Amino acid sequence: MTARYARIAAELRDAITRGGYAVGAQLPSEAELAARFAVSRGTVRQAVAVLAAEGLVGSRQGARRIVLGRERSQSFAELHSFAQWARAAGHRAGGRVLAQRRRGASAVEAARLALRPGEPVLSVLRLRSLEGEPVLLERTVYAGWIAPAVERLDADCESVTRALHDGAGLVLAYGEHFIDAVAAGTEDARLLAVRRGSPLLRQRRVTTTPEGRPVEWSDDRYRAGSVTFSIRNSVDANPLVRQVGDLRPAR
Amino acid sequence: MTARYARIAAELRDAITRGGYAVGAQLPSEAELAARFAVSRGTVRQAVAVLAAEGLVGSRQGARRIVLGRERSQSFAELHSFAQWARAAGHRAGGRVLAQRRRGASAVEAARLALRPGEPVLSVLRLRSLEGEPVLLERTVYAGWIAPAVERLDADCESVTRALHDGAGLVLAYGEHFIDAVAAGTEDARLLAVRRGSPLLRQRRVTTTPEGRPVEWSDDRYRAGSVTFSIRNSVDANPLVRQVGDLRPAR
DNA sequence: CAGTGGTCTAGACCACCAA
DNA sequence: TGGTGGTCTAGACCACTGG
Repeated sequence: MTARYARIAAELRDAITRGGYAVGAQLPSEAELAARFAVSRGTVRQAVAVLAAEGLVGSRQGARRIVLGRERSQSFAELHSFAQWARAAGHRAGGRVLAQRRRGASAVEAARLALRPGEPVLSVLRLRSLEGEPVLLERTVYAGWIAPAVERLDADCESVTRALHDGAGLVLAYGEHFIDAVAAGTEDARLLAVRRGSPLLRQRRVTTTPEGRPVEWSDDRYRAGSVTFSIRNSVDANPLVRQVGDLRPAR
Repeated sequence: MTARYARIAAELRDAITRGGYAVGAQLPSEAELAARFAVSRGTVRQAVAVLAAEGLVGSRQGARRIVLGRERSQSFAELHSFAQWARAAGHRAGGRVLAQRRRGASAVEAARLALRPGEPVLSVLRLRSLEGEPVLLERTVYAGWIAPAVERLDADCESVTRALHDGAGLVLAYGEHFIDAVAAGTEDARLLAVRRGSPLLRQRRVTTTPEGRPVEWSDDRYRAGSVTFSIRNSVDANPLVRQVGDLRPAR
């Protein structure tokens, strides 16, 4: 059963997306929405808070909320799974494992995965494609405790996230992402079919379970021009952080 | 006067940042916090919602909240103003205007700034440095209505955002950011002191007033290795969006 | 000035987690 | 099964916006 506020948020989001409210237009007042949906003002406020967090609407005390944009953020699953994202966006995704081996965690990997250096991890190199073109090179390190489930997967498994969810009951809940630009190395260049030294968009990320247990630490490199990340922020909701240098020190 | 929930959020954030709660540790229950701060449960929930939006804590129904990380997102001002960000992070920022001229808006610029093509805009090229090293090339287009205030600024004005706030009463409230990687062009390479074709981290952004009126559309290019963006997300709060190609079509 | 969103309360019921 | 967070209500007061 979906919560009342979630259904109200969905209805308003649909109206915005379909153009019922233009960008810059005002939303109805909270009292008006409360009457229309027959709920209390608190529930209406929960609903519009969702839209505000998505960056779709903004608000100022004393004035009605305004529409800031018409496109919604993707679901968490779509952001963490290349295959699920591509499918939802209407693209044809492919992928295959190029190399896979067990080894001991390096110092950085251990810090990211909350392990001790030398503890077993599974290192996987995957090449992923969009519309048949190679666009993404993933170098992923899985914590040892999930490694057996990963090794059972097909080499050309389309969605690793989905397979681990269905097969091993693995649920991912939180992620931290670090985005910067790097020059393609020799291996990057060969596999992504670009020249050595050409620009790549790098996204390093760690993903954890609902309990906060790290599952994977990945270095993903996109061919320039293939993918863009976007974020909408405000005085109230400000998820994006800019940092000097390569990466913050490990915890 | 700061709101109660904001002060409670600040106190909890401090405790997390100082290490009073380790990463992975549990937060006190809502009832416990309500008693400790002598507020209702609703107020406590508002406070922890702030921390959740900052990516510091996560929650699951039935279990206590857990600490996910120790570092807080930057303020909106710090994200939009290179100078304010650098100062807050303890770095020495510099910058100067290399070129500045009025012209008519292109089709893309007009769409981004909610103008008609050909309406007057002010185009500015700025080079910004960190610790004396050039790291960022900004190509900014200001809407015509704010151009006079921008033209009154010094060429080596440290913080444009701050100067426009103090001088013209301009308040920025919302932003949308598009992040990808590009190869340095001839001008980029010369000004940032890198080789042509070397990787740059590009952040294009549009910033608007509290009323939703677009102020500036900017193409910012960082030298590779100088800056990293980071984002923490979850099933509930998911601000990051991945898109195919260069940039979504204009609204 | 009336309308609107921002804050806060006190209580209720439920779904879920862990022991 | 008891404690926890998730949802919802009904009402109150305040700060701010806008005509």
